[in-house]
Amino acid sequence: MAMPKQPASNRSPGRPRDAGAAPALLDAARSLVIEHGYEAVSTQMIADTAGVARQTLYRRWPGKAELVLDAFLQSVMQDEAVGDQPFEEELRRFLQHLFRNLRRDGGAIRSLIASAQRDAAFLETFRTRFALRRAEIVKAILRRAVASGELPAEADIETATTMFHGAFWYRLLLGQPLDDVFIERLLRLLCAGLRAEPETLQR
Amino acid sequence: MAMPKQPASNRSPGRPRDAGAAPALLDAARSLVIEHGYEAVSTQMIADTAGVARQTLYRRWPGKAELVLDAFLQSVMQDEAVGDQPFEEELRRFLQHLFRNLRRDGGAIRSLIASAQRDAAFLETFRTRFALRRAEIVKAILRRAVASGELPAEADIETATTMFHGAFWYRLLLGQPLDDVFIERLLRLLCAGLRAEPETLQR
DNA sequence: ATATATAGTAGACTGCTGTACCTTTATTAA
DNA sequence: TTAATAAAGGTACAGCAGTCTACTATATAT
Repeated sequence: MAMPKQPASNRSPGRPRDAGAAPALLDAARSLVIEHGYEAVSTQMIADTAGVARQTLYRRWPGKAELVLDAFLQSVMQDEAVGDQPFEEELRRFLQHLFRNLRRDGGAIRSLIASAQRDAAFLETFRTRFALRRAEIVKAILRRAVASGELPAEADIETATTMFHGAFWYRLLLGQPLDDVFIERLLRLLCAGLRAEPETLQR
Repeated sequence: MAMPKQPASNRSPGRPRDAGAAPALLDAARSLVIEHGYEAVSTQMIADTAGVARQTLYRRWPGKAELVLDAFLQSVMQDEAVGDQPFEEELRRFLQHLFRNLRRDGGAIRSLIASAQRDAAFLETFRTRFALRRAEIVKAILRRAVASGELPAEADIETATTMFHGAFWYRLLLGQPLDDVFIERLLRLLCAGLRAEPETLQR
């Protein structure tokens, strides 16, 4: 179906993989899941749409969850830029961008989180390729705030990042709205805690 | 298998339900899931262990998730007592008790959260029968802290509760440890935010 | 050319959830 | 006693993910 006719000296023997299959599967998975939802899309549908046998999918990914994760990773990982605004504004922009993306991809993300609960190997993949990388963006914003003196040196960045992500995961997983009101209330409480943290525990 | 021989005037006609089937299914579901994990336990295994046909399970619950939720609801809902300690201590005890329970039930809870992502009807059940009731306990502790003057009247209880639960959901779902260190760091940051909240936004 | 190795397609297979159906059993109503 | 009703058990079914196998196609190595 493709033409991998490169002379290619140092390659293993055997028929080479069709270079078009993976992109076709990723595209098919992404658009089908966006249109019908993760549960309503079968691997057979994805393979048919990509014009490929189902086995070809399983030769490239361990399962449906890994394929769909790859299919959505790009679009979810594009708001990584850390600007030079005050950290609270940086966090606000992070959430605004994220929540806009989640209106389209939220259903897929929820299903991937669900898949990670039922498959330990996929949990590890999801954790390292998605969750930890997302968390790192927020940690970078907070570390920069500490370096610039916006936050005290003792600020607990690790826990703040967990609370930050946990808060909207919780609302996402319970089907509660992720809107601007929530952003402001979350930022207000979290930033108050981060700024006040050192002189705490006095009572 | 039982003997529901009550004369029972006002009852609908037809064979009465076996009163022992539901408890037997709940017991079987709970112990099997604790022993083997949610995914490894099939409805057939549960029914066999309960000494009942699989169809009898589906006559009482819409599906596996609802049954297992009922099977674990009791043990997870028993730390509701609100004492009269300072609110931070109340929250600490809440988390300590919860994390102890989660060492046994955490796998089941994770699978139930996962099921709720794939089944809108079960999400609603899980939300109202589990998540909102758990959240209400924490809200009650915080409301009491406001009433007693421990926290300012403007404290954002709703958002604090979301961050509180979100934080350990996040760690639970990512397979990260839920230990005493995490409890102290979570409480410190959250309580600092709640106490400092009113005079925030000054910068 | 020939052997070897691997990808591709197609279909069968297992075990799962949830549903449908059939027959038997226990109860109420007439 | 008989009819109606609904639960119980058991089997079959559809649709799914993931595995396996047989056969074909395409590359490298000799």
